[in-house]
Amino acid sequence: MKIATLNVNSIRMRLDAVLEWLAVHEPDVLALQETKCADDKFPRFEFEEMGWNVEIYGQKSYNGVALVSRHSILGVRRGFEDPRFPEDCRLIEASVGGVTVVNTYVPNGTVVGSDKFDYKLRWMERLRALFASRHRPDEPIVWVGDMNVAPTPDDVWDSRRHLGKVGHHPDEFARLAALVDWGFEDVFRRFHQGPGHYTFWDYVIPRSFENNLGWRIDHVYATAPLAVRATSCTIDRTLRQGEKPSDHTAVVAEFDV
DNA sequence: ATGGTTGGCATCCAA
Repeated sequence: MKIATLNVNSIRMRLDAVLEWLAVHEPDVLALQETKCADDKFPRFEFEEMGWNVEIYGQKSYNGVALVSRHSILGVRRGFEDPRFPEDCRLIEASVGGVTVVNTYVPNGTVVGSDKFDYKLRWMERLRALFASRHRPDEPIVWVGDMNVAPTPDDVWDSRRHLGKVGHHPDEFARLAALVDWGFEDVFRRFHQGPGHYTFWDYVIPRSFENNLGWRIDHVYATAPLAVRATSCTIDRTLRQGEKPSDHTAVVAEFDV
């Protein structure tokens, strides 16, 4: 089973690139983040006419996640389903081919110490509680998405410059570690070590992609029964090279299931 | 020390 994740930064801007990528790579599941449109504006028909099933959870302007598959997408759940908290569209879960896929767009956090940073930490804590309440770590679960955290010094182009800033802060490391400790393995790091393997290059930094000034913030995590069956995990930089690219590119993992 | 870009939508917010 091949599972991919991509922060598209607007599905309407990236529709042609995504459909072409799907045709070439034929993943069993593609998880999208930052679709940036309400559900009635999502180009659902364009996917369906190419033979892809789509499950979406979107809102106007911001956030938005989706799952794309050739297979039936079963048991879809959207968000935390917790009326105590206002919901934004950052989480969608479903079962595809016997594997539970959880797709998240973790809040960016904006600036350390801000309300949005606090929201990010709380959001990650709520996600940990969601896994504990809905699932067990001996189930085959793959958790993918834009986690907005570069968890080790090798995961950002200048760790000393960014340590303590948003995306590379000890409070974020702790929240991510709590999620991983529940029962996940970082599938990419099963296959690749060291610095320079990035999935996001900031538009704001001139020639960030050409100079590989990036971050590894898009991750594929799997529970043990799936992780031991992983056969590859790669970053496909081609999507970041084209005309009008997203600022992220795709991560693709394959499992012998 | 600081700025640089992009997308959606409304003339700014979020990233």
